[in-house]
Amino acid sequence: MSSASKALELLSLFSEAKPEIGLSEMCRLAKRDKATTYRHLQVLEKAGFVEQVVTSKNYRLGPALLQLGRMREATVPRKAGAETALATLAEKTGETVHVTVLSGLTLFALMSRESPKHSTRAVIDVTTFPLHATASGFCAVAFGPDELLAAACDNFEAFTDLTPMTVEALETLVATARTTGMGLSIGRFEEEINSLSAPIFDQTGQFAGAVSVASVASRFTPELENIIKAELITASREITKSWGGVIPTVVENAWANAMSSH
Amino acid sequence: MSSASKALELLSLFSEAKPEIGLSEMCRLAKRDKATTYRHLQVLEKAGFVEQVVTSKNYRLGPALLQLGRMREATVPRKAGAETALATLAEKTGETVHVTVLSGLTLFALMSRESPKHSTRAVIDVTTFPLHATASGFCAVAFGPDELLAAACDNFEAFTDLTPMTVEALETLVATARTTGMGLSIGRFEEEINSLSAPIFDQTGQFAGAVSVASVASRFTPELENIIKAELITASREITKSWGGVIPTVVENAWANAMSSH
DNA sequence: TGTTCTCGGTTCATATATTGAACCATCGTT
DNA sequence: AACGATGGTTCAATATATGAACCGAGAACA
Repeated sequence: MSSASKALELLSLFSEAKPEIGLSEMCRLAKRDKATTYRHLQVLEKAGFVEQVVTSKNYRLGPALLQLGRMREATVPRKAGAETALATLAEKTGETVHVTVLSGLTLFALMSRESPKHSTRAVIDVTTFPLHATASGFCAVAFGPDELLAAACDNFEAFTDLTPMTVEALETLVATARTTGMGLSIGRFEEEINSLSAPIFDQTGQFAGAVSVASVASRFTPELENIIKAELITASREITKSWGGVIPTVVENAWANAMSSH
Repeated sequence: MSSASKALELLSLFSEAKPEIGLSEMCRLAKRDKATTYRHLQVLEKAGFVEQVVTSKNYRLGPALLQLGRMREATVPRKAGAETALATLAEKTGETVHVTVLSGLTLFALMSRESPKHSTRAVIDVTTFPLHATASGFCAVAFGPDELLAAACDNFEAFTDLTPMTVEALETLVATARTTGMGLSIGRFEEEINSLSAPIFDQTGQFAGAVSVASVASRFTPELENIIKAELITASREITKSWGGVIPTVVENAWANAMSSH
């Protein structure tokens, strides 16, 4: 392992719970020599990646990270971060896939991709996704800010016979999303279209959007469903990483339970 | 120089103007061997500090920076505390404004804001500010730890004809900063750009950074200078307060003298 | 008071990881 | 088909990283 990697690894020892670390403790955490760790910290400090608190001699993350983080945000649009993940998702599932982003109380379409595998396929031609009728929407209400439930109930438009029309019906679907870590819509927005959706999180730690697969009902076998679920998890992990977020442990656990039961 | 430093240096080659850099170009910019540069990029990529655009093979800043940047701000919430003050400063002066933070012996850019009032304006695209050539730097040497003078003298790079090139020249500018409570740079870092800068202090009572206004020389009338000075004092007070610090009485007195003489 | 922790930081001989010239494969131009 | 870019790889030479031992300072303790 290169020494540069070892130096950079030290940065991942910091967390919200442990924002300051002393030299000795860092040696223990990194399981490395004191002299080596010290030199690595010197390098990181010179680059502004860590700084030493004058009073306690402890180290904490440095100001250069703020600068670089802002630049990443300014130069790499979210769309770019979702592109490859979405491509492989479409490839692996053979279905139409899309990514939505939450802005305020609205779920917007960010991008979509149709798999050329089947001649009959779902077509995404909406720009905003109703919170009460789509898999993405269930995800948003399940993992997003609390206000979204009320926002979803503000407009119970009936898209199909299966569109939930009451708070209770919606809450059941949202509860399922919470326990499985995924939104599931069985013909609730369009007849004969089933969708599965996994949440995406960004650097604020909040729900930021969802990645979804839409399949025609006749193809939606348990086998395909399992493939989609597995690929959705991969895609969500990848996009979340690119957006600077972390999958909350509750979601990770929900996924683990949902996947192990098959 | 350690190899880790060399790897980290590559990150500072990215800018808003140049968000994507290919391998060969990066070698040229960093003046380093291709093999070495390649390996450094591999290390940075593995750590998520850069990522490679699949299509163009170019490299750009990676998602790990978002997480680390957020964590730094969560730990040391400087940016949030400076935001409103900086906005009103830009508004009131109509010029480009920025805040720098001192970390170790280096002055880092924390954030900047361009006023849309004028079409010609200063643009902040540096990540670290030279101590010997900028208004912020004069403030740092004047009000920061004593080691900064030596650090400033370590690298007398000449940015313009007016950049101070001797300890004596620098000390004169620093002395002025001490008596007025503000750093002043008249074309010392960029031709035709004048800057004024006021120090910021944090909860340890130490110099923590500076808030600055950069104006194009042709607009820099005595009237504007007075407006800038007054607004800088307000901004410095506000940010210092937000960072948990107090303006030292020597600085308060210097400000009082400087302002009353007009 | 002296003993004994632990802490941050430093030293130097040893050994290991870094380096870069030369190389390859691929692409778009001429 | 020859050229000049590009990104990526190899391997001997050597510059660089390493860690056991060490230092001085401060805190806890008896």
